[in-house]
Amino acid sequence: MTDEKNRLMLIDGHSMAFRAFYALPTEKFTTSTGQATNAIYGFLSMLATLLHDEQPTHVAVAFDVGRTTFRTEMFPDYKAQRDETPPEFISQIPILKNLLTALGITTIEKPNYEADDIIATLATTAQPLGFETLIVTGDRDSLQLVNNTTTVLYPMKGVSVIHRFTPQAVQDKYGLTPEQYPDFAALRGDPSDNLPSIPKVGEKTATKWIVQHGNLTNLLNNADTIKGVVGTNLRERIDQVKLNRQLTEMVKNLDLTHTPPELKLQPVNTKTLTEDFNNLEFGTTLRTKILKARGVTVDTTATPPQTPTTVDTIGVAKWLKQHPTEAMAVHITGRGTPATGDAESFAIIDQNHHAIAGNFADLNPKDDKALADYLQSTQPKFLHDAKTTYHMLAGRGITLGGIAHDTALAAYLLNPGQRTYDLKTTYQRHLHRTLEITETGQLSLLDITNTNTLITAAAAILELAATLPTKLATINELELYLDLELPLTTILAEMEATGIAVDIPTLEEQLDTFTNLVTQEETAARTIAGDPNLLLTSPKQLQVVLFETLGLPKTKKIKTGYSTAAKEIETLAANHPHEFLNHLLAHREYQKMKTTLEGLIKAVGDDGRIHTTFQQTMTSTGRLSSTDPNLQNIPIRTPAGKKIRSAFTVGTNYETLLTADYSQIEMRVMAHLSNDPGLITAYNNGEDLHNYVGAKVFDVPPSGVTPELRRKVKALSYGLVYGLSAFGLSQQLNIPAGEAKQIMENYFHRFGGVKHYLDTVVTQARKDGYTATLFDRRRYLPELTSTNRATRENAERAALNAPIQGTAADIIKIAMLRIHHELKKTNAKSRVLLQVHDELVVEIAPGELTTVKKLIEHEMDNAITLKVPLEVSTGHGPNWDAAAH
DNA sequence: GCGATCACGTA
DNA sequence: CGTACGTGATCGCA
Repeated sequence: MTDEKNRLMLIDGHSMAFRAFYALPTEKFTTSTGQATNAIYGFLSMLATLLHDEQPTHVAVAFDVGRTTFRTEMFPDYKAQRDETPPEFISQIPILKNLLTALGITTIEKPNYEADDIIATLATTAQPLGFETLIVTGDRDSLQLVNNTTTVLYPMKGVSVIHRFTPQAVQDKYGLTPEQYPDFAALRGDPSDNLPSIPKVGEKTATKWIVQHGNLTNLLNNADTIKGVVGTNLRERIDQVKLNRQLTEMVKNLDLTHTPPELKLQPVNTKTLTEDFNNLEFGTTLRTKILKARGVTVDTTATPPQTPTTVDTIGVAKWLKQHPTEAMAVHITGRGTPATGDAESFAIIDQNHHAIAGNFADLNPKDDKALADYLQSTQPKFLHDAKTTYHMLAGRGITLGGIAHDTALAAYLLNPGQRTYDLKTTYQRHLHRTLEITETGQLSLLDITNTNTLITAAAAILELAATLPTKLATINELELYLDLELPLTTILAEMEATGIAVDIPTLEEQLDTFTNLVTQEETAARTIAGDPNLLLTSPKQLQVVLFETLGLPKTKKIKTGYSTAAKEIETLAANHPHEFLNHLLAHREYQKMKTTLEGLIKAVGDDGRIHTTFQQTMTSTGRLSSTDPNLQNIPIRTPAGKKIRSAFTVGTNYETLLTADYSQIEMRVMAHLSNDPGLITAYNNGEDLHNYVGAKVFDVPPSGVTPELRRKVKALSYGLVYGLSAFGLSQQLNIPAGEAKQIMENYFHRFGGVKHYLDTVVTQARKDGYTATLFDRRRYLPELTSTNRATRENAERAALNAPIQGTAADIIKIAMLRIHHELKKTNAKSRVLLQVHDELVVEIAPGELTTVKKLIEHEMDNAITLKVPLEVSTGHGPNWDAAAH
């Protein structure tokens, strides 16, 4: 074919992207940093189909610029009924434009005009040049452009079904010629453009009139001949109809940056395209589809082929001898539980993608020894979840050393708040390829491809270790990763492996006590309720008893009816005393203690110690969490709770337990971050913070701050760190909303720095999309721009709290590193066992109490220099309760 | 067997 | 209508 016709495709970018935006759910098309991508995805998907089906030689995508055009100047109501464009949509347009450029497609826009006018101009100028033109738009006004060489492609259902409007198709659908269409539209009016219509004149009448008179001008000239009410209505609105007609007419003679021949498709920039697609976290499907539509066979230079892995078959010892210093990726499988771990198989891959793999059980003594020596050595290793690996190897008597990278930790820092950081998910998320292994990177022993799987996992770690730290560096988190989280992981592994001693007889004796109390309360409650099978642990059954059988007044409404939470029951008991309520509350407390004790007893290891697991990649703020069992929520407030704590004891060969905790660390961080002179002065003068604040807020001398006032101030100060509202404060303190509001206003008046800080932190986070701690730990909060009020306000409170809670978490982590370092340096045998957010529990070796106490206080105090001092209080005793202070 | 919901312990 | 967690019980669903 020598004289193939030039085919020009003109796309209304705004209208098509907008349709895609509503056709695909934003929730499913959002990147991990909160960028919505549904409009981009839908648009490109449609574009790929169009390019493939229509094979245009020239393409332009026209965009609107803002909402004001010459039409809005002529008629201010034009499109004025439309809601504000959602920000999640707007943010996608610049990205889409860049992608189109990378695809070799021209984008055009012109201030004061709509995309339609650009399209009309290009279509009109293209015709005499011999182009066949295809117009893709969701705006039917473009039907006026249809002729023998111009076709409008109109999306019918979302963007998936396209209707072709040729002159005949327009005639069939509307009974009008394309030239008549704008006349008809002006007569009918257009609710989507906010153009007024004529009463009693709908599509039927408008079509009839235009067909009868041929066009609008003739109709209006003969308006007098129209009979009846419709005729009067028309004559009364001739000016509006004329204005409508002006507005629906498209501008066909704009001065544009491009002529039709200049819209020729340009070469695709696959490199940019691939990068953009990766940033948008799109899979390869769409990329392949659109590249194919553009006639590009997927360019392998853009996505470098993965270096092929060579599996070496020489002995492990020999292989390791050939790799004496090189940093390599290590993947170990097995059971990663603290103190009871076991390693089954291993894979190691070097920088040239030479690898070995095998089962520990199959190694001969020489290889076994060489492997153990390597794993213990300081030779740099890249791992994914090093702490779990540490426990696996500990089961074989190996102390993992040389942790140079932990790709799970790196992925966590890049975006905390993800559901999981397992290898397969992390690999897909950051490298946009699917890793052909099971979720955990393990396969059953029966699997014949076991070796391949192991090596695939190791190769994935190698690749991630080359990528993630670079990404961390660009957001200034490399230091946090290398100097804080990475060294901390070994310390946590040691803490977990050590565990904390418990006195089982004490636990069991208490369990016995609480079991009896639970039974006692249960029996009493069932008798009163008159139901011998009543389950006091079932909120559903409780609702029946409380609000139906006993006819007590309804409490706060929740999803499934009315709340039976302790707080509600207590209020109820105060206003409507009833024996049942007392038994219920008692049952709740004892039951909680009972299940806590049961969990603890189950968790005691053969060594008489409990080995929790500290999750280092779980929280969105940077705190640790504790599981199996959770030792960060052991009761303390009630006498019964204290009894449980007393069962955590000092272990054999150790002298005592020491607890050290930061006093009001979050308030101090708030004082620092907000730079509030009042708070800073109070702390620097060593004042009692709540007394000081109370005196200012209630305008009384410090001596006049009653315990009651102090209670209120304390609730307020802590509440502020959590984004408390006046309403919330009134609920909390059980005071009128007006009084709570007044208290908050007084506070903000006296502590203006705090108010300013709280305001700016949210504004900044909305702008940046994330919050950051003093150590640049980020938390992304895409919901800050949500149009749903509850969602948005939740995110705002999280944004207030994250820098404060997160900085406090950073500080205690720093202290833990320094303490560990100092204990090692001084050859102390004492060891840190637990971290409970602002508290450390330390097991003190004989004779070390004085020195270690001093060491700990010093390192915690001096972990960081803020504008206010950090204060640490310590206590010691034979068990966790006695060590409290 | 699993997820959602409620409840409740900690900082 | 106050942040961050983990665990256990029940209940409705598959």
